[in-house]
Amino acid sequence: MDESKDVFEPLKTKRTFEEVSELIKGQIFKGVFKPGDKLPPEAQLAKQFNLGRQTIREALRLLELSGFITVQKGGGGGPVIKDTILQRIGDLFLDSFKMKKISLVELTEVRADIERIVLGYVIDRADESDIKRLKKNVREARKKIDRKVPATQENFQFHRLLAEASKNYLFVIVTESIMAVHTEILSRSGSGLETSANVVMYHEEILKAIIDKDRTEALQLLEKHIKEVGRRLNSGIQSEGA
Amino acid sequence: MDESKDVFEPLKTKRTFEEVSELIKGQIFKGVFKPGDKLPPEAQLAKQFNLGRQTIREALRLLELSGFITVQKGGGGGPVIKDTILQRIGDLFLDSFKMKKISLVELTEVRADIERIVLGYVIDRADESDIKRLKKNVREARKKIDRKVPATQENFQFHRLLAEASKNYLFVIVTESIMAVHTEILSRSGSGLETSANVVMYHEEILKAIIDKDRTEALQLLEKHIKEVGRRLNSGIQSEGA
DNA sequence: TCACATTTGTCCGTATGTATC
DNA sequence: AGATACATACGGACAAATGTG
Repeated sequence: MDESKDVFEPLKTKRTFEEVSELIKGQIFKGVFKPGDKLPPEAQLAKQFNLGRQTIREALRLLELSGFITVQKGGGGGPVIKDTILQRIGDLFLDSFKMKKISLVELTEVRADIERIVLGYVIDRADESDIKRLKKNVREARKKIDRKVPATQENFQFHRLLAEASKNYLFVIVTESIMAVHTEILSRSGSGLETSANVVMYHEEILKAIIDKDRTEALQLLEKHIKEVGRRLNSGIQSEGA
Repeated sequence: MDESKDVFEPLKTKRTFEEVSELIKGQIFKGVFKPGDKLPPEAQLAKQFNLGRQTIREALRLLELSGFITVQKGGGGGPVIKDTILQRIGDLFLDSFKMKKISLVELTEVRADIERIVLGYVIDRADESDIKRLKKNVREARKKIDRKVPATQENFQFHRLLAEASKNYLFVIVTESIMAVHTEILSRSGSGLETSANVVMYHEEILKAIIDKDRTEALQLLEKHIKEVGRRLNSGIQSEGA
């Protein structure tokens, strides 16, 4: 029970494959490996670290699921540095939803709150290239609607673009994560043309208010927009890219 | 090039260990396995699925990193169902910070925005047990300060309790994730007694305003509190559990 | 205290599937 | 079409850790 003389840390707390993962992560943080670079194949890594291939494989699994690499099989394949952290966070949010730790109501509430804040920053900070991307987005969404095709993808994209225009990457992460769950829900319930068209109309008006830097109008539109979407979600009818 | 007759989906898109992971996840979602339950040991799982042990191990790595299980060595050990999704999301945020995808300024900005919203909900929704926990928290923090000990842990806990009192678990996730990064930063820079004492004072006052349901006062205090912390962070001096 | 059973961690060798050239 | 390179997966073995009698 006497721990007063535990001055020595255990030499090996982590498992070997965890240490390997950390080492490679470290090199990525330092910029030694950059996105697009290829890591040596398993066999070679095993030699370099003087470890078995199984250990290397499990280390690669960690890196894969932590969003640092992807793995391709076949000749010329192998582990490649690629940043997929955003998808990973989205996946975990989705798991939280499936575990019923998050409800649709909670999700919608936070989304509304975040959107309000983001919109404020967008009006202050959006530059010309942001506006250009947003314009292009609603233009293409409108085109689809005119051709009687739901613009689901574009309507989600609109909110990603808004988050980016806030110039705070954390908003991109949170927005993307919440939308990962909404996308999953929609993929089950489907989405109608009418709803999609309605959403596009709101996006057009909100963008107009952003360009005019009319904060009051933008927030009012958003409020109405969100309430409408919330009503649709609650009544179990299909909604979309709100 | 003609894909018009590709009516058949490929039978096996995912890797075997991914399918195993999904299957086990499914059982957890369905409630067949609950937190605390023990999964069969690797060897037995290998038999049941009629797969090699290596495949099972990689599936367990996925489950581990997705926050569904923990694994213990030795007799009576093995894979145990345990929800660690929150830590996993926090880890990914930390990685995003280390990859310089998030800056300290961005982090502080979002934290301030979220705290404001949370505080509003807390005043509306906090029940007696929430208040009790918050009171206990500041009481213990004060005790530490009186004993000239920094109350770092308690000061972070205060914000987690606030998020919980908002009755929206998403706020808990986001708050916890942001604090995971802040904790890491503090672990490097250290934290002073003076700063800690100052934070505790603010927490006491904010809690008082919450109990009085004085929204204006609470938000004003929070504003001042956050600004002060932001100043400390920016000037590179140690800060804490803001 | 000590021996034992259990279970993960790690290694090696081998075979198979698959993508690239 | 064939050769090459690589991940994927199998089986057997031993080491290390941990709880139990």
